[in-house]
Amino acid sequence: MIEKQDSNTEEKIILAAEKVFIENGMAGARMQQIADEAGINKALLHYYYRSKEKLFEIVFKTAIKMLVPNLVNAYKSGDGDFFTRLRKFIDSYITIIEKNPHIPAFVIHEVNHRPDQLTNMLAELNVDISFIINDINAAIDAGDMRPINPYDLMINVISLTIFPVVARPMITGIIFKGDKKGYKEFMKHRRNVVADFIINSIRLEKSQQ
Amino acid sequence: MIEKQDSNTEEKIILAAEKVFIENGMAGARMQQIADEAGINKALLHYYYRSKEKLFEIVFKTAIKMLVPNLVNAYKSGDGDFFTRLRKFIDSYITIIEKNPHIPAFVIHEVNHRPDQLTNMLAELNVDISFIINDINAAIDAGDMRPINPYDLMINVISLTIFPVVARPMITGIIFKGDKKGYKEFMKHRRNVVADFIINSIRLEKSQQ
DNA sequence: GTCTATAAGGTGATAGAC
DNA sequence: GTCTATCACCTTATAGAC
Repeated sequence: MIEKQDSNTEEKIILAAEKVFIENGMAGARMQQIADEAGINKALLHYYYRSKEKLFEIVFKTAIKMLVPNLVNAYKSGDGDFFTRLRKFIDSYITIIEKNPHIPAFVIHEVNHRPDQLTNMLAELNVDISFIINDINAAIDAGDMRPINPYDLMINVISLTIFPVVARPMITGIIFKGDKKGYKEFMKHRRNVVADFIINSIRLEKSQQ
Repeated sequence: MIEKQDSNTEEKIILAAEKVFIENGMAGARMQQIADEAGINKALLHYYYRSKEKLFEIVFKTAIKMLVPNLVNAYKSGDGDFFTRLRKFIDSYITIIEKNPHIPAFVIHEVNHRPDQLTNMLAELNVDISFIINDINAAIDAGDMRPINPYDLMINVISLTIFPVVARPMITGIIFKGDKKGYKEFMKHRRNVVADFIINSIRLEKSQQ
């Protein structure tokens, strides 16, 4: 159960499915392409996972788990004062997103397409963000941060972190006129820029660093 | 050329195509569905627009034009000092995005799927953002704003504006546990929250309002 | 478990009547 | 211009040999 055979067929299929689904979405993905990617026959996909729909569900859940629990864990793992932890979180989460840059767009697209089905799946994950909310409220109560709705702060942080990665081709096209290197250079500096931008907005001067 | 007959077939097709493509993406859209939506026959789609691909291109360009020039115009139309105009811009742009909430996700999905083809299309639009960049630099030079890379500020504003709309079902599912009303209430307050968040981050105290 | 062959239904596109 | 009928191809899924 714990050991992983690398040329295990089930595993190969899942890896191939992740690649193909995340690149093309459910509607654009082809079972043949997944089979080719896995180096096996199309019939084997159905032997192991019965239908395209079942395979998609597995990939979708994996994608969600890469986004959400990582977010919570990246936050919880930090130590130091609130702003130190926030800065650490932003850095960790940008790293995670940049390693899997297509996952947010994939999830957004699928979940917009069948919101009722997938929104329920998300709700059932029952992600516990109370730790983050309480932490924000504590920093406000301690007078370190100006009052702000914790949900707003959370969503601002996530927006500033994920959106520029999701919108990479648009930013490259519109702002950098197609220059991919320009975008890349730009993103290198974002980690600190995002953290500074947020902290400048919310920190109260009481205990200047 | 200027007059518009409302039950003009060409127009009906385009409106139907916009709805179907933006909802389902290129790969998920069906010509039959577009025909049904337009209340006409499938063959007529090909009579007027030859292929699915041609129809998609038209819809995609319309979508881009709804996002980008609106952004520039919303910015240019404001008056008053920099922060007044910024606040006005954020309000206008959120209004535009909320009226067409599926367009950003549609564009992001398609452009991620065939980045080379569509990134070039974006670059060819040759959107002129120099006005915005210069305006930001002027505010920094005047000492009203702390120094920040104008591109960073632009992308931060756009991220905070668009992302929460694009990620509506995710936010509803994960943060509001499926409660759609919770999301809606939340978004009502975002306009001022976003503007305050940004302005708190960048404004220098020199000329307190 | 893995393959080939094929079924069953869908999809974009066209031909041709009106 | 608009329709029905149909083609040619593609896609998921299964049957059955090995």
